Amino acid sequence: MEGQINCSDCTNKLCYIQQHCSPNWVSILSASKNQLWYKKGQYIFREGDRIFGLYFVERGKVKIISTGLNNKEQIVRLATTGHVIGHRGYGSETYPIGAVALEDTQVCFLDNEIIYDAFMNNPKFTIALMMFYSFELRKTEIRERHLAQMTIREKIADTLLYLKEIFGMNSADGSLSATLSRQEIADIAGTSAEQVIRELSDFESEKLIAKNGRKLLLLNVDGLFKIVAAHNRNRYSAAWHSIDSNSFPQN
Amino acid sequence: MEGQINCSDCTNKLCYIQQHCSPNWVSILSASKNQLWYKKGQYIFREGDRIFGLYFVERGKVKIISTGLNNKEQIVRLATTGHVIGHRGYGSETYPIGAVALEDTQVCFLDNEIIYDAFMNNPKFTIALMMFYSFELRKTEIRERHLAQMTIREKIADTLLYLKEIFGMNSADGSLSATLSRQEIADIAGTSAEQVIRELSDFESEKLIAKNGRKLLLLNVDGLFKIVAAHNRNRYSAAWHSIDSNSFPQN
DNA sequence: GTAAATTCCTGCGAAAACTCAGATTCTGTC
DNA sequence: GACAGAATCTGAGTTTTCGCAGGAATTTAC
Repeated sequence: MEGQINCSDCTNKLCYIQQHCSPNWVSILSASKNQLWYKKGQYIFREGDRIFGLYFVERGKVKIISTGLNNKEQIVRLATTGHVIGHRGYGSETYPIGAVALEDTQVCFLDNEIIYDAFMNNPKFTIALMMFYSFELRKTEIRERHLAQMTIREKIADTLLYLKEIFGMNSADGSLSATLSRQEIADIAGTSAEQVIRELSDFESEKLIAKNGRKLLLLNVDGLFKIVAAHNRNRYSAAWHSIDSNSFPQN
Repeated sequence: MEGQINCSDCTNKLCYIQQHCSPNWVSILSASKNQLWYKKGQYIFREGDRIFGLYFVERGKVKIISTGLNNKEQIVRLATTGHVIGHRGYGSETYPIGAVALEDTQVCFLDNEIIYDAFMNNPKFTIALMMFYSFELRKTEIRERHLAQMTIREKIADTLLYLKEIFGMNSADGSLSATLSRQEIADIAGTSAEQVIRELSDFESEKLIAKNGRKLLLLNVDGLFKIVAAHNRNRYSAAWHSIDSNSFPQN
């Protein structure tokens, strides 16, 4: 089941390796990489693990978590096809965060040594990775303000929009592609599951969303935007929630 | 007053350019850079400004802010000597954040074009920048959890420790090197100035700190650590609040 | 398809945090 | 050193958010 696909046969066109490494280095990394499959709920890495390399998400959905008091999880970031999780470590550094598959997920792992050689020989690859982290940093800084300043209602509306932007929704019925538990939505919004449930019920009675079991349908995306709009004057853009590698500089 | 110092005469040994570019490129960048001075309170760049390049902090203290509803500021990050603020932009991208000098500050500016050429020709420089952003991202992710899960008391204790780690304190009397207003402390902790004042009074009566006008003295750093320790089991380290460029890989 | 387990939902009392108003202290300037 | 303006401090009422408990619905396992 876990045959290693060669990069030349890979269908993921968002992969930084494919996009920014020389053909020669694509071959080298293709031979060096370790393709891994994770089932829903499995850890890709845990807080405290030694860092051995980088993970490139080829397919699937991942939550990046930081665990606090009483094992309360905070989901600090979501990742999907084309994203990078983990980071090159140094010394005996360990991950301060963990990564868990939200559905069946495939990643390519490259260890510290080979990735360092790839960086040294493929400047555009390194630049692309640098801009990825820089971009994620800016997004996280905006989220930092949102967590500090938004009301619960606003945080939950913001979370639904975040889920739509990163994982997408079915344009026919408006159903979100990712189905998270109420607790997981709370772990993104920074509140409790009860508050999420209450607010989702309010949104439903306001015809902003509909519930189909655990699955959520966004009936009125503009209405959700209006709830958070005052916090994003002049600068809110879907770009803050999505990756568009084609926007990266190619000059 | 604003004579351009040559990089070869610069005393900032934490500068990524000095550390990771070839001698030839240090000369090129030295000639291309624009040294800028900012007085306390001045903007280095504002939210909405076009992005023209990168700023390297040579000396001073800087707050990175994100402005929300009713112009309420969130300080998302603090920076000092050796840090990079801003980031390479693409297209007509604008800053979603602003940077303000907390005291008289000197920065070196390099525009997008020259920095791109430097990246293409100095792989170690690019890697160092990539790791800087990656490291800042991890720190911001931890802060994200803290903002979501800590009580006001804990957030304020955490903020005092953050100020100590990033800007330092006088080891003789324990006074923090940076003097921020109560409102600015609130803008870091994610609360109101009143709550900060109340909590600082509590800390004072508990002999954890002393107040000397606006200046704060940390009398019992361990005591402050104990307040936040439960949120940082197994992994809290001063490293999360400071930059040590010597830890970056040199191999 | 049925049962067990988990997740979801609702109400309510308690706790935490917020905001306003007014008094006091500090800071910078002349 | 005195003054004006700004920042800090304190109290009190209000609002928001939390967290438990119990019941309903949904999902999972067999």
